[in-house]
Parts: sequence; C-alpha cells; structure tokens
Amino acid sequence: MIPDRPLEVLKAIVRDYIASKEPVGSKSLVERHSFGVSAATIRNDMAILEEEELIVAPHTSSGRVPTDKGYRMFVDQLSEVKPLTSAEKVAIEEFLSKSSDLDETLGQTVRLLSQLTNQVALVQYPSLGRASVRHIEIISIDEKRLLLMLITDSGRIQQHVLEIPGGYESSDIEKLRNLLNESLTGKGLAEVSAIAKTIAQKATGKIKPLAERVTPELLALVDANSQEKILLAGTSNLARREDDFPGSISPVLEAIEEQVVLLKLISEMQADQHGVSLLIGRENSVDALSTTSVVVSGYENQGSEIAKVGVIGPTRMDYSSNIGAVRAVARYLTKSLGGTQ
Amino acid sequence: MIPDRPLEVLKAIVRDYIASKEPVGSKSLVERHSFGVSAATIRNDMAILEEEELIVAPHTSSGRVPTDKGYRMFVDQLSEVKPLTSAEKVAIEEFLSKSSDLDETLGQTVRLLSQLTNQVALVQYPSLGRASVRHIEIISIDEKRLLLMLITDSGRIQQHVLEIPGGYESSDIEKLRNLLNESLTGKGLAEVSAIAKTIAQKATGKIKPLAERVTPELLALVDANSQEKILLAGTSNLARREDDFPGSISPVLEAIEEQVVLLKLISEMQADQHGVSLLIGRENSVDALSTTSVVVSGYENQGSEIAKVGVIGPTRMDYSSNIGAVRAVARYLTKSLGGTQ
DNA sequence: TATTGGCACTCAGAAGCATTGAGTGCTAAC
DNA sequence: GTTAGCACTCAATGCTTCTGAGTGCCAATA
Repeated sequence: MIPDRPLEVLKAIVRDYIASKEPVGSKSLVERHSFGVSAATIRNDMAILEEEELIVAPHTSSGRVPTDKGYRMFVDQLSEVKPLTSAEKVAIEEFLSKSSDLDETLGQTVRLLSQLTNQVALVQYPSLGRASVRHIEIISIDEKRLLLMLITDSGRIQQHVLEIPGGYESSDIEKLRNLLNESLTGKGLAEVSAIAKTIAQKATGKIKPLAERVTPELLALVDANSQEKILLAGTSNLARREDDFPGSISPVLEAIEEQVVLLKLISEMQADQHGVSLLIGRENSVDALSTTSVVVSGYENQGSEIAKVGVIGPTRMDYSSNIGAVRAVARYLTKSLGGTQ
Repeated sequence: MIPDRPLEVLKAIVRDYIASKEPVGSKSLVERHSFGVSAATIRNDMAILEEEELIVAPHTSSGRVPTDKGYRMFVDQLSEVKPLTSAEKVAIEEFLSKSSDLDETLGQTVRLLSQLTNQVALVQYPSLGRASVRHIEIISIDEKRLLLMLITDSGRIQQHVLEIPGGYESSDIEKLRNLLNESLTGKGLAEVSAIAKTIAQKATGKIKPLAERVTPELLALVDANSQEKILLAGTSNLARREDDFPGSISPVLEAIEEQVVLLKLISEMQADQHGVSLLIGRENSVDALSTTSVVVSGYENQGSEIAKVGVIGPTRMDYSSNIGAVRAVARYLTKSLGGTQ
C-alpha cells in the first residue's frame, strides 16, 4: 500500500504533467504545491512511486512522468469528477434538443462531445442485439420495384430496393405488409429470422411468391442492421496534440478509423464507479493505441443500455473533465432518446 | 508561351518532386531523364520556369519545387490520366455491388476511394435541389406518436417522430397519407412547400387538425433534407503525409472536418476536360487548405448530376492517378445508383 | 524514524563553430 | 543556343562545449 503523502505527490505529478507536458521534478513540485516538506522529502516519496512503477524518469536525472499504472491509480483515487459548467450544460441541451431523427441526434452528439472535451469523440450506433421491430413498411416505387423498410424501436431505419421481375398488385403488397407487421411488430430482431420463415410458408395464394421474395430480403436487412457502426468526430483534436504521440500520429488515426477494432475495444469495456469505463494506455489491447486512453459510457433507451459513447485521446489527458463530459453527454443522450424515439 | 523543352523540364520536376519529396536540381534531372542536353542548359530552362513562377527554390542554391501554378500547368498539360489497374477495377465492382441502400453505398464508396488513392476521400450526399418526392409515409408508433417519413428519388430518407397530444384514428392517418402522396409524389422538393400549404387548407373534417399538425413537420423534413452533408474517410492518409504540411496538419484536418467550408468549396467546382475538377493549393479560397489540392467529380442519378465525390491531399500528390481514380469511382457510383435506386 | 540541507554527479538540450556538398548564377568559349 | 568552368551560397551535418534542472545519497537534525 502506498502511504498518504506519496499518493498526494502522485496526484500532483499527474496534474502538473497534464498541465505542462514537462516531466515534473521535486523542486517545482514543492513550489507549486504546499506539501509542508522539503524537496528532499518529496524526492524520497518519488523514489517510492518509482519503485511501484507509478512514475518513470524519461532520462536519468530529469523530472518524472506518470506511467499508465500511475494514471490508473490517479483515476481510481478520483473521488469526484469535474462537473460541467452551466454554460456547457446549456450547450448540451441546446444541441440535443434540436435534432430529430436518430442519425441527426448521434451526429450532433458526437460533434458536441468532441467540442466539449477537445478530444476525438465517438458514438456507437444502437446495437441491435436487444432491439425489436417497430414497423415494417413496403412501399411501391414503380411497377417492378419495391422499397422494403425495417424500422426498429431504437430508431434505426434500414431500407432496400428490390426488383419484382414479374410485377405485383398493390393489394397484395398491403396484405403482405399487414401480415408481416402482425407477426413481427414488437418482436426482437433475433426472433425475426425464425418467424419470417413461417410467414413465407403460411402465406397463401397470390401473395406467397411475393412473400418468398420479400422475406429473405427482410432477413438481409436484419443482418445489415446488426452490423455495428461508429460515428467519429474531432479527429483534428488528436492531431493538435501531435507531440503527445512519439513518432507519428498516423498509426493512431489509422487504428481509430478501423471501426472493427474500435468496436471490439469499446464493447468489452464495463462501467466502473463513475458510470463510465476507461482504458489507459496499454490497458487496451490495440497496439497502435497504446499511447491513448479511452473513456466511454453507455447510453440507454427504454431502460437498457443500447450502445456506447465516449472519447479517445492521449494518455496525458484531463481525465477528470473528460469523464465528466462523457458521463453527462451519455445521460443527456439517454434522455433525448427517451423523449423522441 | 513556354517553349517545349522547358515544359518538359517542368513535367520532369513535378514528377521527380512528387516521387522524392526532395527539391530537384539540374544535375539529378539530367541523370534521371534523357534530355540530351547538359545540366547547364537545363539550368537555363529552369531560369525561365522560375521567371514564370512555375517553380521556386526553397532556399537560395537548393533544388526547385513546383509552385501551385507549376502544378496547374502540369495538370493542364496532362493528356491522359493513369488508368486503373484491372485489379482496382475489380475491387470497385466488388465493393459497390454489395451495398444496398444509399447510406451504405456512399459509405463504401468513400472508403474505397480513400484506399485507392491513399488520400482523404469525400463524398457528398445527393443534394436535394433537384430531388423529388418518391413517397411520404406515416407510421403509427403508439396511441399518441407518429413516425413521419420522407423518401426522395435520390434514395435519401428523412424521418421524424411527432407527438399528437390528442391521439388520432388510424383511418385518418391513412386518409392523410393518401392525400399527401397523391399531391406530392413526383413533385420537386422546392414545390413541396407551396403545395403542402394548400393541402392543410384543403383537408376537411376530422383530418384537418391532423394535417395542420403534420404538414409543418413535413416542411421541416424537407428543410433538414436539403441540408448538405459530406462523408469522409481516410483521414489517417493525410496524417501519414504529415511533413508535406509545414508546421502542423491539425489546421488542415480542422478545415476538412468543417463540413460547411468543404461543401462550399466543392460545390463551386466545375468539371474540366477530364470530367473532373480540381483546385490546386491557393486556388481554393480556404486558407487552411492552401497546401492541399482537391480533386472532385460529379456523380449522377437519372442523368443529372446530384452530388460530388473526390479526394483531398497535399499539393504534392500524384494528380494523374488520383484524377483517374476519382473519375472511375464517380462513374461506378453513377452506375450503381442507376441500378438500385 | 522521518526529515532535511548539502553536495557531487548526470545528461538532454542549447549554443557555437567548422565542414561538406548539392546546387546555383554567371561568363566566356564553342 | 549550348556548354564547361568556376566562384559562391547555404542547409544540413557533425563536433564540442556549456548550462542547469534534476537526481541520489549521506550525514546531521528533530
């Protein structure tokens, strides 16, 4: 266990380093904070911290820098996160109240979050594991083409144009639409597959061929719909902090643009005490992201978490305010979805 | 007018500089190309080019680098662009044939283009100036909420949930839907505004209040729909070429993320001889983008250009192959939209 | 036992300086 | 119009020295 004062020293080091980007030494530490002890004592404490691998010296005889483990301890000690200013709260309300559909809401959210935090913000589209069918719509485009639409209760819409080479009758379309909605509305997406098959069989008479044509497409929509998707914003914020990344930022940007990797990463994260979860530096498994930290929080619709929202930035980030911002935005997003969806 | 050989020298300088990123000098020029004259002669030619501001010397007594004007002349002289390899063509077909709805198609396209060119790719959502209404749908969610949808012939879908505090009857919904579709299907979005107002007046009896509630929302959808939108991909490609940007890339990234700016920029561009249009360096009016070039081409649906697709990268880019790729992708995109939409 | 002042030591980074060499512009000759 | 020759320029490189923030350790102190 780390004694009290060394812990305070660690916190001070993290704060100073985040603020200044310079390795922090014993002298500047006693100058900036009132520990009531001398630099030599602080040096002893720093020796303990270094022993525990909470800080390291970039070069012999230079100041110290927090390690991932050091940041982690700092964050875990964080008893309260920086609350948003009321101006920021107003900005959030302002932003999110305007948007109407899901796409727009998420787009606004991610931009907002990137502005609040000055980091790269990300928002995951509602995952569809638990989503259910709100409505299925079939719309006639012309004599031989139909637009099939699947709308889920998370607000996501999936559509596909399909050709009916032999043409169709609009009354049949209506029948099929009713049939599909009666059987599927309210059902979970996972169930759709099984039910849709029985529909194709149950369908009788003229609408049978139509049903046989449409149901596979419907399943394809469900499939496409279950593809996870991430929205990013504020990539330039990462670039602005270029020199927090040794070498080049481009591998970092590459990794972030790689949706699959990012999705895997955030989906494995579990919320901790602040209602947010974070990975610091090498705690995440993606090599290119070893110099970044990820802060995410889940947002909900109808009481259950449907996806995540968060930020990603250099390990040397202001954890306190980022955690605050992510948490707040997740809450507002939950609220906003509850309202309009 | 620039004589023949100096022009060839310019071309050689551009090519060598693009390939090597080093200012190119007279000696290396005669080594790499067979001009049949000596370095001293080339130097005379270079003096002409410098006189014309087609090249500059970064420092006294170093090699030369093309100016924006130099690149421009190079591009204008370009008689043919590098065709895609057949592997690339296959990749395009492969990619674009898979996608079903507009969102997905555009998403695929932009990723594809960024991979083909190793630049930041962008695709503009179909602009709605010339789009028309394909269908209007009203779907009941629960007793007091409706989902209003506007589908345009470019494949774009806009939706909004609206509350009907007093509830509604489903037969009324159907009447209103029919009324709206009869009046509006096939009409241009610009006309919708005028027509919708008359509908609200024409509506009689029970559906009048409903119509009065719905039509303003419909107009809002048209409005939202006419908001231009851009999809980006491959930002990391820009970062990978960091040192083509003096200072930092972050202002460049910022400018690119600023959709409004970018939209204005590309919407003002007019296609030239190759079916693409490009802005080189300071030819574009955005200051932060003065070290980048933009290559775009229009894509079409039903015979008329609906939006643009292109790439943006450092002025020191391979114009020939980028022009080729953008043009090809625009064509395939046109084809793909023609098929499925 | 914890804290402190003192002190020798380390080393990255800045500053100064000489060297190098690719490339130039100019001139006189071909 | 082309070329060889030549003096000149200057970014980049390498070398050395200098500086100072910061360290680790020890003996003295509370």
